[in-house]
Formats: sequence, structure tokens, C-alpha cells
Amino acid sequence: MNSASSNLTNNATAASGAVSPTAGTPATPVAAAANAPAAVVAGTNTTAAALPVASASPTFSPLYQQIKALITQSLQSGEWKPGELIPSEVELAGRFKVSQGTVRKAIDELAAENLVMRRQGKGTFVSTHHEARAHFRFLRLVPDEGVPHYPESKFIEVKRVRAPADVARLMDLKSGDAVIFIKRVQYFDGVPTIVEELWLPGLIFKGLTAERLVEYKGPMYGLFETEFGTRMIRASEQIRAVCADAGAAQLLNIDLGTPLLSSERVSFTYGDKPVELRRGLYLTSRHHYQNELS
Amino acid sequence: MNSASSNLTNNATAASGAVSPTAGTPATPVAAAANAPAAVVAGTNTTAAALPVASASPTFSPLYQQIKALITQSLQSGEWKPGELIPSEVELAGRFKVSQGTVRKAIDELAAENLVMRRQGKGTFVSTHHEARAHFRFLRLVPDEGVPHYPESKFIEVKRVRAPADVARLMDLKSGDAVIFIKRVQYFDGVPTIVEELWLPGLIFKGLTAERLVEYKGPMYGLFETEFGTRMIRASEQIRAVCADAGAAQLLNIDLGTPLLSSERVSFTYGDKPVELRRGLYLTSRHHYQNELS
DNA sequence: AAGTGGTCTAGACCACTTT
DNA sequence: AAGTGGTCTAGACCACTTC
Repeated sequence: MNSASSNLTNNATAASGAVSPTAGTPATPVAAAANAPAAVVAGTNTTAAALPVASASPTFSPLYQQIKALITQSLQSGEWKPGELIPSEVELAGRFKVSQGTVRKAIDELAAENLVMRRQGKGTFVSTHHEARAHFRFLRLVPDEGVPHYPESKFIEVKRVRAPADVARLMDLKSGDAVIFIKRVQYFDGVPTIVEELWLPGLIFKGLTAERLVEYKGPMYGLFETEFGTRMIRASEQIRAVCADAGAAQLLNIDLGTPLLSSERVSFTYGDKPVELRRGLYLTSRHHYQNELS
Repeated sequence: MNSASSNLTNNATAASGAVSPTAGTPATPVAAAANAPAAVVAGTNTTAAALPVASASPTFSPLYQQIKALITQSLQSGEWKPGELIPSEVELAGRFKVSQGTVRKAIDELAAENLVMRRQGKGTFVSTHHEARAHFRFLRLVPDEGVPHYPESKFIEVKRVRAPADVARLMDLKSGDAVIFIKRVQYFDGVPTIVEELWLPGLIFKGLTAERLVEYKGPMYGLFETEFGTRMIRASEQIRAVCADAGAAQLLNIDLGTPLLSSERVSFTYGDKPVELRRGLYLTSRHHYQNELS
């Protein structure tokens, strides 16, 4: 509980106690161990001018960034789970002993990064992959005609193996570490279009079986987030054009040598920790990879 | 000049005269022509409660969005050119008769959209394509090894033609409208890697010749922005895998049938107006298309 | 009516750059 | 020293949702 107001360092020395309109309450009782937290320092603007505490700080970080980090920790720890409502700005401001405006700026950035979603009048919610909006952030292959929609999966293989060297390197594991290997084909309107291989850290995804994958309907990232507490928040893709080899040709029911789009994706969770490697081959005769540059 | 404070409608009825700590100055004299601009309405919170002006407004738009639109207009009109310094927040606040905070929020969004760049202590600058940072927003093909860098261009063809139907459709022109057609090959470290065809509206890019393209060193978008006053601000790409045809194979010095990455890009300037169609074939044996999903 | 996020203002001070 | 953007606060009110 109330692990709040721990080690915040306010480098800004805001105009606090000086003008507090209500009674002359100290306003920030705070356990206040070592260094002074938010909104302390109390001093009329004249004397408070050049506090070395603020300027000399070698590791400068705005208050709202510190708040953002604290909120992110709570998201990461699962204190607030995907889809849930997080405390209101007013409550967080009270908890962290900062103004609502500072909390707001922290949440603004989290919302910009798609970690949370604001809804006027209702509150701020933890983002979840169980939502149409989130689906197409990570699924970029869309039909040339008609509306984008989610493909059906057919799993070819699910097994526990030791990570090959290249996989281990990309996922920040040691070569030989246990990983779960998944191979599947995805169908758009019954047409096999994607063949995909995934590697997941065995430690995190212990207990992931073919059955659970088959049972679960919807994007895999939704399953990962609810069943394994691991939420993918960003990914990096490398895309190339290749020729279909025998295996891909058979699974996609195409001629050997058909050009395919190859994508290698590394997905990251909180703290930029890689937690998935995905290698896909996309048939792009009736679909394309859609990308917005801005 | 001072076309400012024209038609802003403040739906927020801010807390103005009510609490102003200093003397009881009206605080916002304002020329106030037709409809009341920012921070007017003056009235203690009790009576000002349900002003029909604010609530009934059918086309609600926050003040900062209106400011943002005004600033965007100035960018579009060339009042402030790429690379130039725009007026300070304080000055814009004065010009538009709003608080600095409101201007700040408007500029925040413009900065997030890469239309302007803020530099602490110096000011806010109009973004330009004559900058390393901007280059790689639109050039996504990077070498598998080594640092990203810009390719060299060799122009194959530059001519004025009538827009084919498909080109006209994508560029929001009429079939048969004059367009400038450019074909070029791009080399990374001397290796031909990209063959690209561009279509540009003839009206806007009148006077664009092969000579000027050859003379100019650097990204074409830089040339477009300085010589033709047209700045690309976003683009939409569709990517596929294809086989090299005879033409591409010859230009890229590869075998017929080699898999190539095909990209079709439509670029937009202010007002989401399409002003470029670009079709490229990328050789991805030593390069890849890099994309960040977030 | 109460609670939430969204907008707007005003003022103070900090960090950075230039003069 | 002066000017710019960056941070922080405090308070008021609006828009929206729920009770």
C-alpha cells in the first residue's frame, strides 16, 4: 500500500506553500525520508530563487516523468490490469502529492504511447488487446478490397525447444534456453495467406499448449495478456521480398517461387524487454501491407 | 497583418475577471468586433453557468484547436517557411488574445505531427526536409549492416505526360490532367537497389526539369519544399512482394524473377491533399524495409 | 448531483541559448 | 540580462457519463 510519495525529487520548486489559499497546513506531511519530495521547500519567491538542490541535480527528470514511471510500474506489476479503470487524476494527484496537472501530463504521454486510454466522463483505462482498435496496430496485412478483418488460425505445430543462436540473440536469451515454438497458417476468407513461426520465452509462457491456442478465439496478444500477464506494447519489423520455398508453397497452396513478403518482428513488453520473435511469410496477391508514414 | 483574433469562439468561458488577483482590471479589453473572442463573457460563476452560446454551439471546437488551425494556415500560406523561426508562444498568445498555455497546447500537437520543431531556449521552427532527422521518416529501406544513409540518384526519364486513369484517381486529379513523370534508379554504395517512378501534379511542379533534379543533391522532398513550396507531411504506403520484370532486372542488374519489394506511396501536403504518387521496387537482398509498430 | 476527463487561464520558476 | 521553451501549481469552468 501507499508506497507512493517515495522518492520524488521536485527540481522545479513550484510556487507552493506561498500562496496556498486554504489554511496554513503544511500541505505535504509526507514520510519524506532523504531528499525533499514534491511541493515542499516553502519559501516566498524571493528567497527560494536559486536552490542548489534543484540545479545541481545531476540526473534531472521532470516530476511528471517520475509520476509516469510510477504509473508504468503499477501497470507492469499488474496492480491495474488490461481493460481496468485506473484511479482518477485527482486521486493519483493526492497519492503522489503533486498537482492534477502534473498527473495529467504523465497520463497524456502514456495515452500517446497507447498504454492507457482516456474516456471523457468515465475515466482512464488500461489498454488491452481485446479491442478492435488494438488489433490493427499489429496486423498490417489488409485485403486489397473490402474491409480489414481478422484471419483464422490453424496451428501446425506447438512445441518446447531450445533456442537456436539467432533466436536467442534477437530475444535477449542465452542460446539453448527453453523457448516455445509455434507454427501456424492464417486464412482470410478461407484462403491461406500467412504462414508464421513464433518463438516465446519458455519461462514466461510456461503452460502454453496447442489446446489453449486452439480454444482461444481472437488475436494471440489477447491470450498472452490475460493468460500470461505479458502485454506487448511495441514491435520492430524488418520486411523483405523472398521466394516461396517448398514448405511455404505447400501450406499456402501456391507455386514454388511465388514472391512472398517476409517479415521478422521482435515484440517488446514493459521496459523494452523482448518477449516474442515472429517470422511470417505473407502472400500479397490479394492483400497488402499497409503503412502510414508521418 | 493582424488578421488575428478574427473569429475565435471560446466555448470554455474561462475564469477571467472573477478572480484576477491584481487590480480589478477588465483584463481583456480586446477590440472585440463581431462575436466575442477569448476570455470574455465576464460574469461570476453563478450566472455564467449555462450560456447558450457555449453549450448550444453545434460545431464545438476547443480554442487551442482553432489556434492550431490558424497556425497551420500560416504554415501552409508560407508566412513562415520551412526552417524558419515562428513567433514565440508569448507573441502568438498576444496576437490571438489567448493565454500562453492555449498556444502551447496548439503547438504541442503541431510538434507531435512533425509540422514544427521546438528547441528549448531558441524557439519553435518550421520543420524542413533539409534535415537528417526528417530524411528517414520517409526512407524506410535501410542496409542490413552498417548505418542508414541516403542513396544516390540516377535519373532515367523526366517528362510531362497526361495522367493515366489509375494515377489520376489516386492523386485526386482528372484523367488526362498534366503530370510530371520521373523515373530513377537509386544506388546504395554504388549498388543499384531501388527503381522508382514518380508522378507529380503538373500544375504545382511546373518547371521541374531533369537538370534541376540532377543539380540538386539530397532528398527530393527537400527540393519540392524549397523550389515549389510544397511540403509533404505524411504518406500512405501499400507494400507487396513481386517478381522482377525485364525492365527492373536490367536496371537493378539482377536476374529476371528475383523477388522485389513493391511499394506504392501517396504523399500528402497540408489539408490532406495528395501531391505525389510514387511506385518503387526495392531489392531486399542486402537491405530491408524497417518499420516500428506502436 | 456527483464524478471523470477536457479546456482555459494566470503566475511562478527552471533550463537553455543568445546577447 | 533578456528571451525562449519546459515544468509545476491552483482554480474555474465545460463536456460527458453515471447514479
